[in-house]
Amino acid sequence: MLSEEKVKRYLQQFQLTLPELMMILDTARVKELAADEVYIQQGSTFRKLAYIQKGLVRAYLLKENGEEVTVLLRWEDQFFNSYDAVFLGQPSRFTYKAMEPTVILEADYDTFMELVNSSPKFSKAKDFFMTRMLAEMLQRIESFVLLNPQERYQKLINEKPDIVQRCPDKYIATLLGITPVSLSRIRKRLASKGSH
Amino acid sequence: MLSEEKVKRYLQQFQLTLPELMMILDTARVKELAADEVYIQQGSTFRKLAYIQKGLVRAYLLKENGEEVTVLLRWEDQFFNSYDAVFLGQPSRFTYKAMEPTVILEADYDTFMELVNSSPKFSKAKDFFMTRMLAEMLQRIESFVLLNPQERYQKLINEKPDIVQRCPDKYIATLLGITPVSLSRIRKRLASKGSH
DNA sequence: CTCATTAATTAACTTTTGTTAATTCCATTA
DNA sequence: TAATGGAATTAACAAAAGTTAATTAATGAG
Repeated sequence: MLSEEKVKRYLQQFQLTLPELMMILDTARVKELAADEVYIQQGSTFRKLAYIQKGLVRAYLLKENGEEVTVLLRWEDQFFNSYDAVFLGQPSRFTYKAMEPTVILEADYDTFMELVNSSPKFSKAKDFFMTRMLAEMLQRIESFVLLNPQERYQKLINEKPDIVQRCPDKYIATLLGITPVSLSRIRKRLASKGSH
Repeated sequence: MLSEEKVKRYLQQFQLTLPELMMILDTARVKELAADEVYIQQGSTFRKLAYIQKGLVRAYLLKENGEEVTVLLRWEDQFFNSYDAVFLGQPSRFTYKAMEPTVILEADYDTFMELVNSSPKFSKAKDFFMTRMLAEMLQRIESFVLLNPQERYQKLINEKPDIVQRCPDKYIATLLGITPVSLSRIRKRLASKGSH
């Protein structure tokens, strides 16, 4: 299920013993998603915490004009949760959908938090988790404030080169805050610059 | 120091008793900043947690070309911390500076977290705090993905109308991910549209 | 009150993006 | 293999943003 290497990494990162990790994992269950299968439907109030073992998940919402806008892309070894339900206590405005065959380890957020609050040892792990989320979000905000669309695209393919093979450009475009047409032009500009 | 009304609000929000709140406040101290006074210098490794009682704080960084970019604006009744030091364990890339006479309630982040981890009661309060930060950051990310510069500006003055009197436009511009010249044009467009 | 400084606006021009639509490319299936 | 449908690219044009510099407005110090 989890590779030995990954288990080791998590024990170290979260500062947990193997039995403690097992207690956490016991609250979770594996969910397999086919490509294009919806994981969390818009409107859902489920409070879920998810770890992606394999695959790619896209969170998107519909603008008034009916256009889909990608708010989040998460891939293997990353965590995510149903933001609206967990953070804002409201029905999810987003739909979370697998972009390819995906294996998720999911837990009920409240059950998980209860366990995690039961011991200072777990509490530390939770801190680590939330802090990491905050750091990631801050970096995303920074990329919008500091970089132009082209630089944001370069940053993304730098951090996750295979994303372009795995995710249609139109979803990447809206994730970067631009239109698919504009992303296509950026790719063209980069290709011509890179070659000469 | 804190108005009775605010104390009540926090006791309710954080689900704490008055003595518990007092324990937390005992780890904090008041810091008064003059207009333009630096609160946290770029490069600082202090891990600070701050609550603004009164005033306005701007976090900014310098791009390679020497330009200042505003990453964050926080005002009265808001929390913030030294992000890099706290989230990433690295020296702050940002400078935090008061924009006007400001009163801050500050705590050492680690001392605060220690206290807060000492009891499940506090732990809940910490959760509330971190969750609220995450929600705010997510909403900021959404505004970049969903809105164009003009809409982002309108959203900001909607949420905090007096920000335009209290903060020079050039700082607001970079906060929104645009240039001061562009913000000036947006203001002009809005003025002409609003009048007819 | 005047001068000096900084912010904001405007102008002129270039670059980029948005928008809409047509075209090409690619993968899937009949 | 041909047909189909969606994604990506391209085109053409309008709108917006970046850049640099000049001008105007506002602020604060002397």
